[in-house]
Amino acid sequence: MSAQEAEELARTLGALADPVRLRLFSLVAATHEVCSCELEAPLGRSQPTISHHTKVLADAGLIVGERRGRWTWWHVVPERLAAVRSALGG
Amino acid sequence: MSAQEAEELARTLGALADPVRLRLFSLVAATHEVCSCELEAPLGRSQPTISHHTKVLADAGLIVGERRGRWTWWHVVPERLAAVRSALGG
DNA sequence: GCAAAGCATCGACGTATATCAATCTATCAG
DNA sequence: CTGATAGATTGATATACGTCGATGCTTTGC
Repeated sequence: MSAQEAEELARTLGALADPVRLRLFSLVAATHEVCSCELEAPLGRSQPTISHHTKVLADAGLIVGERRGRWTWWHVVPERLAAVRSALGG
Repeated sequence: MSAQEAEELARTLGALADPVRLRLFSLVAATHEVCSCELEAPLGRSQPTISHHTKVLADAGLIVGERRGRWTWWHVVPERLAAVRSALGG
């Protein structure tokens, strides 16, 4: 594995290597589409913290946010998660 | 996903979310058995740093070290990696 | 236009992590 | 026993990260 490949994969895994982000991702995956405002309560984190975590996951390509009016609706990118699993030895 | 499950999975993913550890793991997996002294050169890190990273991966259950004489021989735990991939695909 | 709602950004704070030099422990060769 | 080697541990340092309060931006509703 090249240093560049490792750097890239490590960044993606790092996006998932946080308990709050794992549960956030799980919530988005379970409901297929959620707005940020619905994530604060179940995760017990402030609005800026939720915004931070959604950004990290989005930058990693694991979720995508669609802006509709005042709300941002999040949904998962299953191909991206599959790519991570594949890179881990699939 | 429960907070406890997320904490556990995050810790394991965190062990893999580092470029040096990913390449280290890749080297161990490729050669089936490697001693620590053979890892410093290809990874370009000092001996204490290599020792630190092998410990992190071992604590996560991803590799196992067997002490034979002066050398510690490392090999991967494929079931552990499979469990991680499974947890990501559930 | 104005106020409220949803979300992003900034600044700050505490903690965790990656790294190395120095040191310690254990093992082997002579 | 002595010197050398493999590896672990400690201490120090720089950087990254999670978190929140305060603030800014954009859209909605009146």
